Formats: sequence, structure tokens, C-alpha cells
Amino acid sequence: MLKDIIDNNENYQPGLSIDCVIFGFHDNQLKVLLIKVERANKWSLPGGFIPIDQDIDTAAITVLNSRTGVEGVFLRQFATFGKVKRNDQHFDKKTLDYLQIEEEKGKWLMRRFVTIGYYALVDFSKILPNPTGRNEIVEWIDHKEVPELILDHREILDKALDTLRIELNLMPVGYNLLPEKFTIPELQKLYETILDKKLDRRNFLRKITNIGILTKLDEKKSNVAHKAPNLYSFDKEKYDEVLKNGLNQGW
Amino acid sequence: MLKDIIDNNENYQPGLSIDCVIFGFHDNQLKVLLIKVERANKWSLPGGFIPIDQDIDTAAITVLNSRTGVEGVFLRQFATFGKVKRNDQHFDKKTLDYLQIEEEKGKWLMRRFVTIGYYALVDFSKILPNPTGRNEIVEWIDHKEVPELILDHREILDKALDTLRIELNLMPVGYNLLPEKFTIPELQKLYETILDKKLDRRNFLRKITNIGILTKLDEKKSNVAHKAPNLYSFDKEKYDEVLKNGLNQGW
DNA sequence: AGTACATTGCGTCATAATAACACATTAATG
DNA sequence: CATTAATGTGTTATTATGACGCAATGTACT
Repeated sequence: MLKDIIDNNENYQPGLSIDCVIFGFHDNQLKVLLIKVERANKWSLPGGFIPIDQDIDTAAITVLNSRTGVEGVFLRQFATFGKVKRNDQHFDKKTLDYLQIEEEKGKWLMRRFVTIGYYALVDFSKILPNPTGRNEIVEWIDHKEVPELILDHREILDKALDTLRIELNLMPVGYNLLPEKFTIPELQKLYETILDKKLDRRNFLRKITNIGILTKLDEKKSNVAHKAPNLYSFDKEKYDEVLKNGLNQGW
Repeated sequence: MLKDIIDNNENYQPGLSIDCVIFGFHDNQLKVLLIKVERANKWSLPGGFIPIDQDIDTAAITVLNSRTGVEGVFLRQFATFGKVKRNDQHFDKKTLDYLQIEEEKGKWLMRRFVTIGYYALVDFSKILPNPTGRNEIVEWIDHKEVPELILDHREILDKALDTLRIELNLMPVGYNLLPEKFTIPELQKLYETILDKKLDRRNFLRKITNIGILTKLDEKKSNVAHKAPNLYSFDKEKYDEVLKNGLNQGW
């Protein structure tokens, strides 16, 4: 795979890559999709290169799709990372040897790569984390238990989460991270997890319903201990409207 | 200049550039610093390339500094643009001929360039728009009267302004765009110009002073028709604190 | 000198949004 | 059938916001 790209590096945008921070929500926890190539000892964000005949946004969609199998989800560019040292020593001679890449061609990889960060919000339950015929492990990992990552991927992940926190004030976020039917407490847990702080149940309900994007269903969650919470769904039409106009105006 | 870069293109990050949207405020109008190389008929954003031994943020500072002469101002990356067609046909064979660039070397420029957008907020009064020994015209242009720009620079400019509008809710902005001493009405005009809407005088005063970053000076503006408005300055310490903690929390 | 005028500074009031909290309701459990 | 740990609904005090009224100020004009 990598070798293919190197052998045909004239078909790819040089010195530029894409890394995706893919968020999901499960068991009241915010998860991040991470990958590990088999021989490596560190995890990394799913990433890829940019075909010269593809828009960068399209290339990002390809990366996301190849790792999650889903289409049409929330995907957003949030920052570009280009420190000189960011991938220094990553592909050293030893690594190239291991990958059976000729030194001359390997130079393409040993230079500084600038990477464009995208973050995605996906419905955890619809994702099959096992990729199609790749030599790698793909796993959902709790965002609070992310192990050491390669290069500056930790920085990229942190920046993605910061951006998500800020955008939480500009748009309703649950639509992309929750299954079709969900309860208010679940939605609240999602917000609490992203913001990393407790919110008041009563006030949360009022504020979230006042936005006017939720539809109360005639159905209750089953198989729960204690009182069964009501199920809700998003009103897609009104949701899109709010997305367009923005949430908190401020001025 | 450009020829130098092409002749030494191995010293620069390939296929990647930087474009800066430099905002200033003057005569109650939001201005953008644009440049025009002498033979061209369209204006463009000041931009540059990225030395392989420089962080992209550093390269952006260099671009800003070479065009404005100022240092230490507000500069922020806001988006990266990478459509396949974005600079298609820009450097065609004819252009290369004109610039006396060999076709083989010119290929470096004819490929798709991805550009990283930065926007800057600078104190109009401190800028000398005449660059050091460059073959170009540099001018402040009212953001409402920006002429046709090259490539997708119009899109980049619009995106910068959108970002600025959003960030206005997250941070106090005047500090970077106004001279040290200013009046509340001036600050209000700045906000109105950026947001492109009228604000109520009385409510603006209350809201802006409640933030707690303004110091009322014992001085009034002179040489004005009608009642002389009071002068204010920013309390740098509190300003930095607010910048760090954010303005409108939302949740 | 006195008045008109545009603009600033300060204040009021009704309404909306927010934060903090009390209490009744529900369904599984032992 | 009482216990328990949740959810659903309501109340109140406080604060923020939006829409105004009116006096104060300094220049310009007669």
C-alpha cells in the first residue's frame, strides 16, 4: 500500500497528507478511531495521501470511508499542521529498509510532511472498525485513554477536540454522533463528555428542546434499570436550518 | 524573486503556499491589504512559499512581515484550500515564457498548489504598505470594494471574514485593529463593519465595558465635530486573560 | 452671544435566558 | 410492596438582552 504510493509518488500531492480524527460515542464515552500497523508499537490517526487529481476534501472523504465504511457523515477540516520537526526521523533509513523501499524513492517520504487535519462525527453503531484488507488494527479507543501516538498526532487530536468544543456552541452536534432514536440523558452525557463538565439535567432539557430540533417520540427506552426515559429523534429539516443559521449569535 | 524560488525549488515545500488576509481598520471601514504585480490585471492576496526548514506558522509571519513591516501582531491560520482546479491554468506556458522560466522547471509551479490561509489583524496606522524592493503595488482596499482577484483568492478572503465574524464572539478583537487610544464609538463602528449590521449605542457600551478589558482614560478626543467622546485603552493584562478563557461560553 | 444640531453619556423598563433547586413519577429490585 | 435510582415537570431569583428616553457637550451658524 505505502510502497505503491511511493512507487507512483508523482500521482500524489507531494509533502502533504491528511489525518482524520474520527469521533464516536458509545457507553457514555467519547471514542476515537485509532489504527496501528502491525509491527508498530504506537497508535496513530487514520490518514492518507492526496491524489493530484482530487480535491483535498474528497481525499479526506476517501480516508474516512476506507476506515469506517460510512458515507455522508459530518466531516470538517479544522487545522493544518506543518512544523519542521513534526515528522522528523519518522521514515529513517532503517524503516525504509524494512519496507523494502529504495533510498532514492524514499526521499519522497523523509521530507517534512504537512498534514491537513479533518475531524469526523460518526454514529458508533454503524461503523465496522475492521478495514478492507489492510495490514493494520483499527480500534475505538476512549478519548481519555488514548495511548502514546506517533509524530504529533496527539497534538492533532487535542486540537480537534478543542475545535469540537467550540463548535458545540455554534451548532447542534448530537445528530451525527447518536443513533436515530436516543434519550435526553444520553444526549446530555454526550455534551458532558465533550465539554468535560457536569450539566444540570433540568436546565439542559429546557435549553436543548428550546432549540427546536428534537422530536419527542411516543416510545420509551426498554430494558433499563429504573424509570424508562423517553426516546427522541432529530427533526432533520429544522436541524439543517439551525446548522445554516448558527446557534449562538453573541453579538 | 519568483524565478529565484523556482531555480531553487528544492529548498521550498513543494505544492504548498501561504496566503494572508490582512485586515486593517481606517475611516470607519474594514480594509484588506492587496497586492498587484505590475504586469498583472488582477489583484491578489499577499502570499509566499514555505522554506523546507521553516514551520508553516513561521513562513506566514515572514509573509506578513515582508508586506507590512510589523511584527508581533495577531496572526491565525483559518483554513487550507486545495481544490484541484484552484490554480489550474494559472502558470501556463505563456506566463512561463514571459517570466523567462524554463518549461522543465516551470512544472513545479504548474501543478496544483494547496494554500494555507492565515488572517491577520493589524493596526492600520502602523503599517507602511510599500514593500521593500518588490516589483508590486501594495494597497489597502475597502473590503466592500475588493475587485476581482486571481485564482480562488476571493473565496479565501470570504472565508477569512466568516472566521473573523465567528471569532468575534469568542474573543475581543479591537485590540489588534485599533490604535492604542480609541473611543467607544470607533470600537462600535469596527464591530458593525465586521458584522455588517447596526448595533445599539447604549447596549454596545454596556456589553463591551462589562467584559472588563477597557480602561477609561482621562482624556477626550479632540478636533471632532460635536460632543467629544472619551478615549479608552485596552487593559492588556485582562485582555490576555479573556483571550485565554474565551468570551461566550454557551454551555 | 445665542441657538440649532449632531453626537455622546447615562439611565430605565420589559422581556428573555440562565442557574439553582424542590418535588412528583416511574419501573426494576429484593 | 417498600426501596432505589433514575426521569419528568415546575418555581424562583438572578442576570443578560433589546428597545427606548433624555440630558450633556462642543461645533457651526445666524
